[in-house]
Amino acid sequence: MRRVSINPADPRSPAEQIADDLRTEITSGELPPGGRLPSERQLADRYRVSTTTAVRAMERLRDEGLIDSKAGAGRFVRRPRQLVRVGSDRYARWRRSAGKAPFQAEMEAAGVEWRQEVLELAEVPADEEVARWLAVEPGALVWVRRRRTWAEGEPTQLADSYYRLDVVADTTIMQEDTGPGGGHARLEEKGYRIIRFREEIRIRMPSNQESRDLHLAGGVPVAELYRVTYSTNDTVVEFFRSVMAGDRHVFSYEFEAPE
Amino acid sequence: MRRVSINPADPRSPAEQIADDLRTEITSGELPPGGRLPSERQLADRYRVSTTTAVRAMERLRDEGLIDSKAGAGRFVRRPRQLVRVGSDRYARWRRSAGKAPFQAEMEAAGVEWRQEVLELAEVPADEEVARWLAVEPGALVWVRRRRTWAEGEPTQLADSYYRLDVVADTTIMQEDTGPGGGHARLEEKGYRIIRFREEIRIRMPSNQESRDLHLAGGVPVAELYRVTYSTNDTVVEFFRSVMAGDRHVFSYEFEAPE
DNA sequence: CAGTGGTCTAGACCACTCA
DNA sequence: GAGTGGTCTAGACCACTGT
Repeated sequence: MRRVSINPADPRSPAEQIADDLRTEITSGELPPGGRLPSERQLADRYRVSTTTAVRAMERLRDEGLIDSKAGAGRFVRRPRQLVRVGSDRYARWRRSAGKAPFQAEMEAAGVEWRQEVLELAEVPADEEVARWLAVEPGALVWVRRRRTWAEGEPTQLADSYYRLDVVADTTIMQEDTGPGGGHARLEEKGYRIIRFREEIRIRMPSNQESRDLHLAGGVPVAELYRVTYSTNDTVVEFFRSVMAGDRHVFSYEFEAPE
Repeated sequence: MRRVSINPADPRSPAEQIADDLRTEITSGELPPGGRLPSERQLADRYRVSTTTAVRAMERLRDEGLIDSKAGAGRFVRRPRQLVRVGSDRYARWRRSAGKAPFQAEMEAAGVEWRQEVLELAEVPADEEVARWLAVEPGALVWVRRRRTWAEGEPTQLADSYYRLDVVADTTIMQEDTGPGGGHARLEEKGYRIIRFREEIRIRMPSNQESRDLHLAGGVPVAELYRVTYSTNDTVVEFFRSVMAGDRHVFSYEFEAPE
């Protein structure tokens, strides 16, 4: 057994020293992606610290997103994630007329195997935020499509679309399959010309529920994306709210230099 | 001393039960922002668990961004953060001609007290990424402006701008103060008409160094923003790389529906 | 100076994995 | 069945805070 010593003169705490050592091994490639780290007991032994301290060192790396743990099996260097690019041309009308919904277009352009799981289709009372954007009274009934999208067999996004009831009446937006081009195409067929989008992104750590639903590893943040879809006269025809796995997305925007 | 019991039949672990109780007190407002949580010993006493378990419960809340700790003083409910809006019109030419750099314009529009701290102005060898974007050989010397921006007395962003040496020669981009309109205005004066921007956002947890530099509390993610500034003929005149505090920013974009 | 958070010790038990 | 991660106990010492 190789022995290494904690340096008590080092201003870094023992756990931090161990974490730094392991991090170096990982970033240098000495511990390759998928590679297994020493067990808690091995590490505690090697540095002559308690197992608790060894565990705290490795929890640090987990919180940085460098390693994953599998109970009963070990801790492993995380493999770099496949990223889904979320680009600013995803709302292009030509994509819609080609029969693609925004995210579908994105995924297929990147050659990513993709599917959508519809979690809920229902009339629900509007919460504060939904009510404000859809210009209805809080508590008024609105239509919600809740779904989870998957890419390459992994969940990537929890996406909820809200609509005023009169807007989606008699459209396939109330059904599982909205048909080619997605909800936006149906809205345009009904006469709502879509002219503008506004979106906001915030970032934060996930709740426990979100962690489970998105199969997030420890230390992976999420992006909260809000989108408001405007029709003529600034009518809001859709309010979209989604939670996206932070390690599986990159947001990409392109602008002309505006005058 | 109020006593509460852990329920051993509950599938949640003791630490999780305690965290859930405290979370309820916080979100219900019973424990208001700025309010102080029970100390480790008090909490351990109240639930009849070891201090370690009480600490783990509160670490959970810290990692969710709900509480802050101050050694020697206590743990406190975090106050909601002031957000800096990062909007898609920040690169507008009219702002530049009004003498505003992109982020400066953003801050001032929101009435936020703002300043920039220049950390480094130097010739440095280009790393892989910088070289690729600026179309130079890796290792070739490029100009870097490293700075930290502050809003309302708090650091918000670590921002590095990279330029080819010939592009910035004889401009104030090599000095502390770039003058009105910022670096982009100087580039245009030198004849580089700025026509397009491309930016990418990724989200992740901060490194230790970034945590310190941005005064991040536990459990606060960061956004990594890359920006490439194009001049005519798709010449790249600037590569910008920044790390932004996740709890202090909201990204906002507006698009017309492209054809 | 009493109390606090931060970190540590030296174990323990459980549910799980893998050969 | 040996080894593993996850979580826990019942303390301990230190540097720091606020009165």
